Amino acid sequence: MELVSPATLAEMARMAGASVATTSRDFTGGPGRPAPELLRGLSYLPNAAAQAAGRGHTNVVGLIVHDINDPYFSSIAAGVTGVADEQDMIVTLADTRRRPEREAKYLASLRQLRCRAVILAGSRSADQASEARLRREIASFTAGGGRVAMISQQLPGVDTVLVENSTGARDLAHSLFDLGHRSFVVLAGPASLRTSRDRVSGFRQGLADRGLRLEPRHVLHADFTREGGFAAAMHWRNSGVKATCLFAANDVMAVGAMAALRQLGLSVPEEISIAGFDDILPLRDISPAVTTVHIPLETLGMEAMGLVLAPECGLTPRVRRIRCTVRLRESTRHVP
Amino acid sequence: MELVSPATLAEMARMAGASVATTSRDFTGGPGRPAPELLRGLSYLPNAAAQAAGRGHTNVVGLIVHDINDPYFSSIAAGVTGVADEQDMIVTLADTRRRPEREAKYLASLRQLRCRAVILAGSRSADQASEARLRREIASFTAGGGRVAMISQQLPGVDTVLVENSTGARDLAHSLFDLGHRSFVVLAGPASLRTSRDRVSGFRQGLADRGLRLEPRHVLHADFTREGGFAAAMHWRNSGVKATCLFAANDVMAVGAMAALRQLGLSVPEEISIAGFDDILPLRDISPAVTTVHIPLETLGMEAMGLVLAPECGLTPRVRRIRCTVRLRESTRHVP
DNA sequence: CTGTTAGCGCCTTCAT
DNA sequence: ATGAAGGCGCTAACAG
Repeated sequence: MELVSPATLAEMARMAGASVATTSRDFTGGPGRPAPELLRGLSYLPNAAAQAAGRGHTNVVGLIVHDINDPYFSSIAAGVTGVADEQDMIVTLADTRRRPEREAKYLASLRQLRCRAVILAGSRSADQASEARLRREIASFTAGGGRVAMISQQLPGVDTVLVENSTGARDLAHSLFDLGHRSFVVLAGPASLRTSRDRVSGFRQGLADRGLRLEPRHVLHADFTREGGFAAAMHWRNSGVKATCLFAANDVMAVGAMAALRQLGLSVPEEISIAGFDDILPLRDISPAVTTVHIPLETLGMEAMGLVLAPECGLTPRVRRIRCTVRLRESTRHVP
Repeated sequence: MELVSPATLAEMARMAGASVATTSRDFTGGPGRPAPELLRGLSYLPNAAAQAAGRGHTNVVGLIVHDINDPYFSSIAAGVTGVADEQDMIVTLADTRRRPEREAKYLASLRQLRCRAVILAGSRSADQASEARLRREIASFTAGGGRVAMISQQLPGVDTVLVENSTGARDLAHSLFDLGHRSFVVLAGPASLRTSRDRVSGFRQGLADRGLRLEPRHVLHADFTREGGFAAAMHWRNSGVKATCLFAANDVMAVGAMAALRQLGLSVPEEISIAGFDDILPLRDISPAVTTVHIPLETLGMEAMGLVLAPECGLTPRVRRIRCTVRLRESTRHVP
């Protein structure tokens, strides 16, 4: 029989011949308290739940995403877990499967866990009811001492990592104009998603800067997914609207659209140009290379962790602005 | 002022004019115990940490992956979170960044959390030291009443979702042979990774079935990543070894290899064929379409949840075998 | 079906 | 620096 490791602090205290208090102290090991040899040996781990009960807080941070299988979110998750690891924090992952109403539900679960913080990634929908419920949940959460940060969209009074979608889309419009494009169709996400709206309006503004007007019938709405992009491209083709360049409001839509174009026998960029937004990781293996607006996705997650880990700063919610930069690539090289 | 919701059970009991025990009971709501109207109103949430302290167990399940940004793992994660949601469980995500030694560390964190179960996804490395430590951690974890399941690789005595890598690779070899290919180069992962080894040996067996021998110099080892695939393809080109078809031990390597081939000016499948393994989601947008061996990745995660959620079954570890099916696509159409 | 009591395992004042 | 004692919020075994 080997020396079995104690399961509780009390056991360990008995072994060490000291009180639980002392044992707790030099196990926790404050400043100037080298952990005694005795304890170093055995692989005792304090019960995190009990610690939480005692202390009143945990080292858990929650991450809520729309779809962990979407590279946009998995990159953000990578950023979050990276920082969490450095800070010895634990990440709890919740995947809403793009159902906004789940967000509030998960937030409640995380509140129940007494998470130190929650990060909400992904565009908010403009649905009144679920937004109201979400805001109530956030209020309850912060009332309980938890921190909340949003990624991408902004909610009044909440710390935010704000992606400059509008500016990025505007810059993209300028670049595409400079390449010679004059007629565009936008494959937009759901009209209710802020992110999509900001990108469309930024793009519209960019065109306006060059004296071009984006007609309403040149904006097609669909899901913010590959399937949405596919459907929107098909819809465009059937609509008979003319364009030399399609702008998809995100990369997964752009990729879906390209699949549709290929199926329709339209070659990119010879017959039609296409651009996306996000610069998701798998984009680098799509050919032809897709013009997009780069967002440092992992950084988004890291910055969000920075916000929720930083000490409170009173009542002014902090906003970290993240620049987006246009990446011109092959998919928009020619003007047909 | 609104009626503020109570933060503790005791507060709520006082409001309800009942004892904490009763309040706890009809809040928890056993069978035949409709939650009283009184409680339904306020948005009280029991403190999960305290519940865990009281009950001695949590409803948290840990998921350890190599790289959440890799579509192989993000699909598994999607499967896990999907089931967790149905079962009202919480998922804690740990990302080792492909450093095997982190696995044991995270397992310790999760043990400290007193997770009900842990799922280890991804191939085990054959490194003696870290494997030993991992097995000790697993032993401690199960000794504490926790369940453990592995995905993909097998560890003696641990429940496993076993991917039939060897059989899949063998079938692939047969299919490629039937297409007319006679000379192959395998872009393998690290020699230490079981998954890669199984796929290579299965492929070798498949060729042997047809009377072909896979020479050692036709097997090139590299990282199990896109960069690894890229490097291996470059290495192959420089080696001067002849082949009509490359078999990459997983899809991300295949995709990296395709990038290398493109850079080298070799067209697929006209000049060289290529096949991968996994059928990761983004593969559908790679062109030419990549021949691969399909694994139901989300199912892997769901099955793993099934194993750890199912009641114990004594000492025999369960093994769920997952079939792989060959998907012939454009990238292997021609024999150059 | 209630309420009382005793834990769960840890942390943290408070004296010593 | 150490030990004793109280508390964290909840659950569960025990009586009534």
